[in-house]
Amino acid sequence: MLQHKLTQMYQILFEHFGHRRWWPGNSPLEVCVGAILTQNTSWKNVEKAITNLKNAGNLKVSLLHKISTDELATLIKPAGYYNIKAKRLKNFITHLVKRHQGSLDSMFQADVDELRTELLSINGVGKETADCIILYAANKPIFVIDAYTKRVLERHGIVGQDADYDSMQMIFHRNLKEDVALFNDFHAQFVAVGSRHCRRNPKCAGCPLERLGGRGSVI
DNA sequence: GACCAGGCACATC
DNA sequence: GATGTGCATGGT
Repeated sequence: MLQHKLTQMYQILFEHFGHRRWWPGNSPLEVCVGAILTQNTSWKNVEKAITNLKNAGNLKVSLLHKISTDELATLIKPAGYYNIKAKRLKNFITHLVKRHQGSLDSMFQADVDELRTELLSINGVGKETADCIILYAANKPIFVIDAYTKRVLERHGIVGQDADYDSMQMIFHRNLKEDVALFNDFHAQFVAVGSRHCRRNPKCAGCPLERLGGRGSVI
């Protein structure tokens, strides 16, 4: 039942938006940096911060390791929360250098569960950030739950308002085949529909998922 | 000028 | 264990 609904949901989104080819980052390191910078922040602001890092030639592990936290904070300013995020980026890079000689490939050798536990041990990396890194940088199968995903699930009556991260993630893991490409594109579709139709649009007008009987067609 | 955005850690009860 | 709060810029 749920399996059918999720499949139907994905098909509608796929037909509407096409393949999303996500995440919007050119390298695994850029995905990791973006995942931390986008915490509670719109992607447009993150893009500016990443552009600053690139222009300063700092989007490399060795340089991110060398740069001071204050300098880093200045470069990522447009992403907001720049002091806390500079510390979080530093925590991530320091961990990577100490444990894996700065090699993401080395860190990504671990299986999904080990990698997730390791990422969650880094101060500043929570569940969503860890899962983004696992799925979009390490290309391992884990479903990312974010604000958009939660909103869509809520509006389609699949979960209640108080649903937590783990329970929502379990819905996808139990009802979809474990497939990196599917998890990657499905979550990207949620972001596509969420950023275009959910934001400041509680009645979901014009949303391709109206066909499924979400709030837009119910209220 | 208020409100929101692809969270997270920490304090307090 | 649940709830509240600080972190901050840029777009609507």
